[in-house]
Amino acid sequence: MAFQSLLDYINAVVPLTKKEETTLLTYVTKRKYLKGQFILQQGDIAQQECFIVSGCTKMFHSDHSGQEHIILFAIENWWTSDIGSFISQTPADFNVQCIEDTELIQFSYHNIEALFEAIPKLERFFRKIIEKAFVATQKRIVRNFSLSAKERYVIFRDTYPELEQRIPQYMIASYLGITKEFFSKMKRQLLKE
Amino acid sequence: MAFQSLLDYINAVVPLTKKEETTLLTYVTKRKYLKGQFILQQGDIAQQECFIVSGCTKMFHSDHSGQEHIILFAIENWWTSDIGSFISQTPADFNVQCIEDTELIQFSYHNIEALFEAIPKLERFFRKIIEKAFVATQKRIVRNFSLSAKERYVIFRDTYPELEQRIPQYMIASYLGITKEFFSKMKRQLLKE
DNA sequence: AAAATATGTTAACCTATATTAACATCATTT
DNA sequence: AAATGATGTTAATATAGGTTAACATATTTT
Repeated sequence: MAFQSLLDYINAVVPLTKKEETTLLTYVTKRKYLKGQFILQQGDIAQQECFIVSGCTKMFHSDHSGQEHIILFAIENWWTSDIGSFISQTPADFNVQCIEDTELIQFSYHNIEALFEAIPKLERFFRKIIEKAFVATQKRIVRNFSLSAKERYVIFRDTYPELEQRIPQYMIASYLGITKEFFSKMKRQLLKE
Repeated sequence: MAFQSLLDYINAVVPLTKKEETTLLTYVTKRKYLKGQFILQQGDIAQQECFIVSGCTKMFHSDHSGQEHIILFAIENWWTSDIGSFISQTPADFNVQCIEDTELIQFSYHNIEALFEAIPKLERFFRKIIEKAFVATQKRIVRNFSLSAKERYVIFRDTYPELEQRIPQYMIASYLGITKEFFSKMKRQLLKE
């Protein structure tokens, strides 16, 4: 069942007892969204952190001229949320929208402190997954500074081969920080090489 | 004394008992570096996470053509380290170098697990500071995508007015992801407006 | 199956920022 | 105080990537 993938994921980082597993499940909820639906909208306050059981989402910022900038995709066994909004309960900078029908498990702000009281080792679990996410974003900043769009694309393709199959190219362009037109031109150049 | 700034900083997030404070101090070490010295070099494995008591550091990546890309400055009451290298004990992507004489307090990889056993609430402390750092880097990625260099500079200046006084401009240019020459041109344009 | 919508390509032209190189100024060392 | 090194400026030229607009091809919806 759907909760098993979450338990497997957590157990790989901090092993839980059966009792803790049962307790944990009383704190979370399962939810399904359809392709196109928003899990979070910019300006709203994030009430949930989401673990994705199946499907695919994008997190993006809409700038003053209406352009979308994708900063994160998430598929099975990944997490998504505007963490800044969640932890300080302030308006979100980001939208989270489903690009496939998506099933996910939600951790809610209203009871996450109680969950940490109930299962203190989850504090360590969340520390570790945030550490990994932080390292990934820091590396992305450097790559955006030091590499060309073409080099960043090759790294993206090699790092997330599954994603390239599931996601429209104009979204990959947005994730790379370039326009879809330039992305198209770039790929043609790559083929010629 | 120097350790007090660390204790104050931690107590603001997770209040410690006197006993815990004493315990904590047996796990950390104070160290001084001179301007120009490296706290960590790219390729080495980070053994420490550092809390800065006084002074100023830059963390940067040297790319294949030898160019420096600064991804973080740190002054009093900030943290610095290559977290990716520290948590997985792999070669660092970043250098950390002092741009002023710097005094700092080090948390070592070899005893940080023991420290978490001794004072479990530090797990929460580190989770919270990493969360904040993560949010900051994610916002930086969006700004790099959606704003011009001029807009990013104005935000930098407004967010860290102390930093602009202490740090040479060519390093601020590097932090913004532009060349020092373009930074110079940009500032002249800003004055004219 | 036609219409509508979403996705992808191409090409002409444009702009923000990089590169190179020369020079200016300031701080530190001898 | 001269010399050295670190920092900052200017200007000419170059380029990665953006913009606009038209068209092409899938994929859904009716």
